[in-house]
Amino acid sequence: MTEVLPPRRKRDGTLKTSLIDAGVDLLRKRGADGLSLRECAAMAGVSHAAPGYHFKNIMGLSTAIAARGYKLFSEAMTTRLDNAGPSDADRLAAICHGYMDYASSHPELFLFIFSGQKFNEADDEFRLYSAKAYSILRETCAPLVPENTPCEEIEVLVWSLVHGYAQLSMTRKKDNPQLNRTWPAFDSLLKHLNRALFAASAN
Amino acid sequence: MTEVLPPRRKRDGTLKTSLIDAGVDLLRKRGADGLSLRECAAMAGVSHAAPGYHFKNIMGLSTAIAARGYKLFSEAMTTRLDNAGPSDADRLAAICHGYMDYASSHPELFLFIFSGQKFNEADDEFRLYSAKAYSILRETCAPLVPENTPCEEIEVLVWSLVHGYAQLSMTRKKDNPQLNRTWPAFDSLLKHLNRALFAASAN
DNA sequence: GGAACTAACTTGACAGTGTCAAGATAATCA
DNA sequence: TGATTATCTTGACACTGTCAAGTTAGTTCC
Repeated sequence: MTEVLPPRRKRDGTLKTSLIDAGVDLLRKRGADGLSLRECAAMAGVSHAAPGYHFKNIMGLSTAIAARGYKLFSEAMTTRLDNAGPSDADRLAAICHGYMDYASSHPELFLFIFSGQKFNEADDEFRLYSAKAYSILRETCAPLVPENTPCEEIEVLVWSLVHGYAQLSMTRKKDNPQLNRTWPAFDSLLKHLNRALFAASAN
Repeated sequence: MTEVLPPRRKRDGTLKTSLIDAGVDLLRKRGADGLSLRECAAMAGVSHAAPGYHFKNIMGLSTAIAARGYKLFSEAMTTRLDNAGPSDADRLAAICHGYMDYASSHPELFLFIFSGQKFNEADDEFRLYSAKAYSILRETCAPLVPENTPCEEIEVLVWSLVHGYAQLSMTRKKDNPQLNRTWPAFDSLLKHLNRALFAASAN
């Protein structure tokens, strides 16, 4: 007589987080184009339209995932900074290594936030965490900026190198299999970066 | 009596190209997640399933678009190289500028090929053109490699810097609006790269 | 020129998708 | 306990990629 109903999710306020978790899972399994609102809903054990309540549309979910991506990104750099030596070079190396930590432990998020997907740039969390990441870079680079040089020049130099390296590391299997044998470690690039930076200050 | 039939596309062997054109258009208008087989078909004036004949599935179309992306990429570098001075530094600057030319004149393709989308890496054209791009880099960097240094170290240094700069230039509006005023030109980064490289050879 | 053959499509169907409106239910508070 | 509100469900719609089957155009052969 008493039917066995499908188990219902408790309304404990954790659905939003569960949906983001599910989205990250999907990105990891299927790549940057593998996100699906309905599948996230199913993974979180709710009906197909439930995500629409928390995220207005799929861009809303994407933006929330990207915000988490930036958050973890900042945390990876902060963790390294907290354990770094006091010198400017140590701290520069720390954020670079944090960058690489993030890219290798969360490749799906790293690729996603730089995928060219459209996000809702008005979203508060998204703006907060993406700005945070850049401010860590800015503060770490500040002592390295030579006189009469705009700080952006050094920031973008460092950012470009580490970002480019991380992205190419991740896509090199596709582009150029022959490189896999001999792919250089980031430290070998850092050596060149240090030469450029610390020679500059003696200019 | 004689009905007016909808205009039929001539079977002139150009559909495949038209579909790729349409796909590039869509990417430009809608971003990296805006591709649609059916819409490409409509834009090319054929039925919804016609693309399936030329490209087995949507990954087939994506791969063809990416192959064109790499082709244009190589051509942009070659064009600059053809007009470059004879010195190693001139040629290095030339491929960097070619890289930037490509990123700014085809942002949709640039972002697409590095978007983390899955492509069919067994595809002949895709492999041909992506390998070509890397071989241009390799040849241009070869004279800059110091003794006792693996060539990949210099290649990846250059590649990372220019790629990172191009990608960040493209997404900076999203991440960091405050930077727009003072975004440095690539030449200012190139100055630092040159210092690192040409100091290295005197090591 | 006509028949046979093949490449290049069209048509139709199906399961999946995002999004919206409307209804149902759970939690909270008076 | 009853009313209210936040949270979710149900159902519908137009759209998507993919496949099987049918059709048409172009070519080849006699």
